Amino acid sequence: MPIEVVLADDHSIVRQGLGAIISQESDIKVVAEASNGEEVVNIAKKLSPDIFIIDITMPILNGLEASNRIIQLDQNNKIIILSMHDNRAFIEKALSFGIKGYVLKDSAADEIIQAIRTVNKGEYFLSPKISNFVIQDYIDRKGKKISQRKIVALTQREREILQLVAEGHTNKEVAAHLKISVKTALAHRNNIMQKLSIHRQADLIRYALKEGITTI
Amino acid sequence: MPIEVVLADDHSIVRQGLGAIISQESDIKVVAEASNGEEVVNIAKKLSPDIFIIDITMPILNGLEASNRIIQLDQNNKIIILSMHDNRAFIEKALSFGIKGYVLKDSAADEIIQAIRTVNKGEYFLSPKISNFVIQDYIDRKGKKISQRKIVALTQREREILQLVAEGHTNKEVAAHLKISVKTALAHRNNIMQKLSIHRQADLIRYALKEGITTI
DNA sequence: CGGGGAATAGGCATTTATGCCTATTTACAA
DNA sequence: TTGTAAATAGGCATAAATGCCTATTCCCCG
Repeated sequence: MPIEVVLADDHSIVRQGLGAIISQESDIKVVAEASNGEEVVNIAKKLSPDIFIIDITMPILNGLEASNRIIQLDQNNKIIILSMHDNRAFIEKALSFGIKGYVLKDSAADEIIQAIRTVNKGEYFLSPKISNFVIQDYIDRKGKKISQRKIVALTQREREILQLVAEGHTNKEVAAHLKISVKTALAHRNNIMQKLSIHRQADLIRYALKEGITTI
Repeated sequence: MPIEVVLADDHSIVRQGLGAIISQESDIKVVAEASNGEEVVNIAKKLSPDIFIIDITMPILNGLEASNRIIQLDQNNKIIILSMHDNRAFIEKALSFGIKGYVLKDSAADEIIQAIRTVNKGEYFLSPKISNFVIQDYIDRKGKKISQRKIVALTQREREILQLVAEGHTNKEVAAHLKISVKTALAHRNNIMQKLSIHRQADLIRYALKEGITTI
């Protein structure tokens, strides 16, 4: 019997395109589709497909949150994330949630097929571009067991400041809004930039948007 | 003989998915693919397909810019824009460029097929959601013929500068890249900001991202 | 032919941002 | 309890951005 998959992507054309790619394989079958995170969670409550293929950027409930809930419903649910970004934080989060596959949208179509078959066997599948740095990360950890690689993690306050900055506020405004000194706002901002190795406002904004800290 | 189409989308999976959808139609054939704006313009210089299907958000040269150049190469080139956004400014710009079709990514797959066939016949095709407000706009114009609504339109050069700025380049770098004086780059930038009533870099970047002038 | 937009370039003043420092308080963990 | 991170705040110097001007050249449209 074929591998049953559920597709979740907010863009119908992308969904149907994926469906068309998958339909060319006789051993894989699309049993349901969803156009947002909530929908796919509801599907997970009713059906038990072999694989969920979930786009990361979706309205109502994003792909990662939806995946988290689906895995909480049943630890055995297998999810492949489809993403535009080879974003480290996303991938770390996805893996920590128990997601089994992470495929970049700019990879070849047969990669998603390969991902489905691999994850269905209970193994992990990451797009090569990603697996490279996951492996590199592993090597780095082994290499320097003392100086614990600093995971780029912003504090709550830093994310708050970053959001305001990315929304177009000056340091002065951020300070006023949070009722702190401009120097403090600046200090936070500098810490953020140092942590992220970012040196320009433009990149800061792009980072915030990429990370979903704020939206356009 | 089949309708020859060229696909341009930076995400390989999306491109192949579209290809799969199109391949199911016997009267349509994909003759070339491109993964960025520059590529599709180069294809346009060599081939003469019936239709170009171009995603709006692409690196190097975005879909609208690429479309503009392709139409400048030959007024008879027919382009269908694929877009995530039902953004008014986008659509106005697209139509003013001479683009014949505008399909939203969240519409059904057969809509793109329909669009291909319609545009190939020399007619316009817009996703229903869009055509609705284009018609509404027409009605509105009829209503108040005096207060000509000012269309915010950036020039070719301005969009070029904006894209570089939004990609995180300083004015100095933009100037160096375009081999113009820093003062010129600044002048363009100031013009852009004035046209858009934008007063901050952050908002400039957000605007560029929103408009698909550059991507995250 | 004349007017106007677009692209080019510059001056000058002010505000913001960036980089590199120090320092205190609080709170939580080793 | 000792130290480490987070949040607070400041000084000082340089770089970049913003605002408000002028001016020239080119090219297209009426």
